[in-house]
Amino acid sequence: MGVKERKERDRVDMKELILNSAHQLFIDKGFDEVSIRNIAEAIEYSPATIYLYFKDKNEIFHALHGEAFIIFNQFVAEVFTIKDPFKRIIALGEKYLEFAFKYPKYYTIMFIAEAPMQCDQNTEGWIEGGRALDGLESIVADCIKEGKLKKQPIKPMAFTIWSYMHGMCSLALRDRMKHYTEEEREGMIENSFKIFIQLLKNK
Amino acid sequence: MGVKERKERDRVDMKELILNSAHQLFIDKGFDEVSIRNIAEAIEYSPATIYLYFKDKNEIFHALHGEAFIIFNQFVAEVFTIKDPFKRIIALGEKYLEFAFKYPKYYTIMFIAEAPMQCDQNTEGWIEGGRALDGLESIVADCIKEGKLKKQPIKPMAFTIWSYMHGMCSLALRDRMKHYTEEEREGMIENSFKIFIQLLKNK
DNA sequence: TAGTAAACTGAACACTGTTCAGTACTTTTG
DNA sequence: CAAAAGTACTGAACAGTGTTCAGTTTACTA
Repeated sequence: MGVKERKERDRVDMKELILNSAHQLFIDKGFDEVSIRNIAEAIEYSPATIYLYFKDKNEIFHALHGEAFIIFNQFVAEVFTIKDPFKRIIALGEKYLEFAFKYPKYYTIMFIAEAPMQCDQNTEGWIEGGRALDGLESIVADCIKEGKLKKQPIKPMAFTIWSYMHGMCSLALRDRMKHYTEEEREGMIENSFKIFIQLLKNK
Repeated sequence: MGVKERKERDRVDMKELILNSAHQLFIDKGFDEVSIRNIAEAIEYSPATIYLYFKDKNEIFHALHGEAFIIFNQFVAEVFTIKDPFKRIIALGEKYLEFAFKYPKYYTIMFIAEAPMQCDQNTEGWIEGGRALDGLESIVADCIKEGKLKKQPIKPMAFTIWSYMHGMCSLALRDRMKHYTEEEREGMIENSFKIFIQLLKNK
């Protein structure tokens, strides 16, 4: 009598179907531009059905938000094999930039999009988000331990680096670099990144 | 025969009336949450009338965007009287932070909100935006001149500082600091800012 | 097979930005 | 001064949004 079990499986499958569809649409349109009706149409169900599996559009947002963090962590995973912690932090920065411009929609939902952020903090996605920050902090700690970075409290130091990286990415993604000429804009992020690395270096 | 002149004045007045109303609503609700109908209702005109004075909601966005930059420049103006350029840059950073948290809706429209940014780049607001960046770059130039900052290309250096400041503000305003505990969050920005100043200092 | 429970949907509600035909008022002209 | 022309304004509509719910269809149980 595995009916209940199968029903549960069906429910999970349906959630996944909805999420996959949302995911797909979201990648080329962006969250705000994807409607519940779009998703419903794509999976050939009525819009009302979506609401049997997700409380509201926000719950879908949070699911995609979590997904994005999982993808992000996979994307940057390789840098953690680098021995030298300072090289590791540079590589993480480069990967961060690469991710932001390769997956702008994901980046947006992770760090820019406005949405009720208060939600169950025990979801896989949320934990994965914490993991990303932990990763950065661990590298910072290693750098300080090896004297590559000036001794500083780890969390604010990591936050400083994150803020800088995020600042660049979000200014670029939200098109706030129009004051620079085309040529200036070209190398601006690259040049700035080099400067920031120099600032970080414990001279 | 000042009819044409009066009509022109009336037109400007009406634009201002709409903008003032939009401004007001916008400050406590935020741009996306203010509808054309809201604005129309506030000034006791039909929604269609708004479209006789503004092409679309985006044109109103850009008007407010410009307004915000004017307010911003007034807000930070006093720091430019500070003699020592390094103190000046610290003061500008502090003012920037203060502005972001005092006028979050303005900050959002200036730097975070998604909206077609391509528009007439000769509007007062746009010029005012450039002025803000010029101000930062002039301070950076002064710092380098006096050896307070390591010799670096000015524009990328200024962009680095801006990115960092904006990163913090936007992470905070968009509620992406939930991974920190309440206590951590309290002093995070302040502590980070101190660290960043230390990083900047030409040792 | 009848009855119950779960899954699903059509239609509606209250919104949104935007357009346009038509009305009301103002100015110019004969 | 009256008619014509021009301007200012609006009601109603269109196509879309997130969301809800009564009612139907389908699946499972007794």
